[in-house]
Formats: sequence, structure tokens, C-alpha cells
Amino acid sequence: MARKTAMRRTGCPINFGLEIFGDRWTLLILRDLLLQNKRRFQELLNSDEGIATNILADRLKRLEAAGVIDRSSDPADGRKVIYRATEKGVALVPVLLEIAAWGATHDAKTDAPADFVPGFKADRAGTIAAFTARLRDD
Amino acid sequence: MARKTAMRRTGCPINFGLEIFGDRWTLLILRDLLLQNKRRFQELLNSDEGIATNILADRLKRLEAAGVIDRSSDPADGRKVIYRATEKGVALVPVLLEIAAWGATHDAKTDAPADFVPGFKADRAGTIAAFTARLRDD
DNA sequence: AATATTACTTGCAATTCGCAAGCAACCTTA
DNA sequence: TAAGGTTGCTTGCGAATTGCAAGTAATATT
Repeated sequence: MARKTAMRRTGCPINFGLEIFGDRWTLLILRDLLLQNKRRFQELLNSDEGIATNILADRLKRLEAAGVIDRSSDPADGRKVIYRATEKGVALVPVLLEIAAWGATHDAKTDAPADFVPGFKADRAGTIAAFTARLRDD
Repeated sequence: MARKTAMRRTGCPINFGLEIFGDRWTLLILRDLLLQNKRRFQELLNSDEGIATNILADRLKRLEAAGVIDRSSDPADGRKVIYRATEKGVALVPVLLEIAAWGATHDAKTDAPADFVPGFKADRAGTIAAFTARLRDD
């Protein structure tokens, strides 16, 4: 899991994002951290998609290195680690919600609640604000 | 390049998206098709990030299989192939613009024009409409 | 003191990636 | 109409990444 010094391909802002979260797992971890309020390694591990422990550990390291999340140990239980999105991470909520809206719209068998897409379209800013506020509260 | 029958991990709408474009290259191809109006294999190949021909061919096949793009041959030149986003593909413009806005905001050395983020924030719907309209025109 | 939890590493086989070549179909030029 | 160039791919192969299983160290619980 040698952390290689991230070689930038280009200065394109989309490429910048992809070099951080352009893989099959990173945005799922951010989904759990940003939209599902998960905080610990075990919670992230237990997601339905079934990420492996080495991949999860690697992605959390990269996200921390990229300044998207913070890592701290739980003062109430020294074994536990708390992962938390930084402001830079919280700023990805709109990206995740747009992907979710696209997926829910174009997947006939989506698990998304029926009112998600209409609600998001009707009040995009409100939906984003609701998720964002929840992250800053706890 | 064996196309394996895409095994769904879950019905999560974000996972649905990631199974189509959750890798280092696919969204860059869509960037070129959706935001840069590229249409041919060579144009996509010439992007600054330097995608390999086998990867590009593979991703174009997957995008076509997913219904995100259409493939047709150029009536004016039988060697050339025209790749074009479907409605499902055009619907990814907001996703790409959100990623671009995030990248431009958080990358100190971004190549994005200085007025992109302010312009996008001031008139999100207008920015999306401008890109979308351009795709339907030609 | 013994056992369980939590957050990870480590090993290794299997898949995927990326570079370089090759190739078939089509167009252009002479 | 023959020769050469262009276009959109495919093929081979070494290197990197992934994913599963099995550890392990540092706490916490009983």
C-alpha cells in the first residue's frame, strides 16, 4: 500500500477530482460519511457493497492525505477511530446528490425512495443544506 | 476485454452510477463528449491526460452498453466513427459541472478559467442549459 | 487473567492497466 | 489503379491494483 506521490495528469478540475475519488469505492465511503452519518471503520465496512478491509484502510488514508476527511481517536473508547469529513469533504455533498439523482432517475430498480428525485428537483438547495447541516451538528 | 455481465452490488443510486463511471477514465471521456463537444475516437484519444487506445475502446463500449452514448459511422467518411451522448448521457452534465466546480474551488493550481466557479454559482441552471443546448444543436 | 472488539496489516492469487505493436477498413494522391 | 496515409480499433505482455483470507497490536470487558 505504498503511498505513491500523486502525479498530476493535468490541471483540469474534473481530473483533479478523479485523482481523489475516481475509483469504484471512494465515493461510496464518502456517501456513508456524508449522507449516512457513519463515523467508524466498522460502520463503513458494513456497507452493503462489501468493501475489503485493506481497500477501506487504503482509501481512508488517501482521503485524509487529500484533506477530505479527518481522523481522530474516540475519547470514550481508545480502540475506536472517528472519521469525519472536513469542509472540503462536506463540499462534495452536491456531487454525491447529483450522482444519486442521476442514478435514481435512470435505474429502473433503484432502491432510492420514490420521493427523493422530485424532492431534490423541487428544492435542490434545501436538500443540500439539510445534509450539510446534519454533518456540522454532531 | 471480455465483457463480464455487470454484477450489481446494490440498488443504491450512487452505486449504480459508479458501476458505469467509477474509474479513472470514464468521466474524462464524458467531459470531452459533453463539455468539449468531441465526437471522434482520435479527438478523445488526444486529450491531455493521455488515455491508451485499448482503454478508450473498452470504455466507449461500456458506455454504449450502458446506454450513455451512441455509436454511428460518419456518412462522409467511412473510417470515422461518431460518438454522441444519449439523453441519459446528457443528464450527466450537472454531475460533471459539480465535480468541476469542486475541483476548481479546491485546487490551487487549477486550469479552470477564473470566472467559471463564480459564474456557475451565480447561474447554475443557466450554465447547465448552455452546455446541454449545445449538445442537442449539432 | 482471559476473552472480545476494533482497526488495521500482510500474503498471495487473480484481475485490470498501460505501453507498444499490429491490423483491417477506408480514403487520398498520383 | 496502385501506393501510401488515416482511422479505429485489437493483441501481447509486464506491471500495478484488487479482493479474499488470515494474521496482529492496542484497547476494553468480564
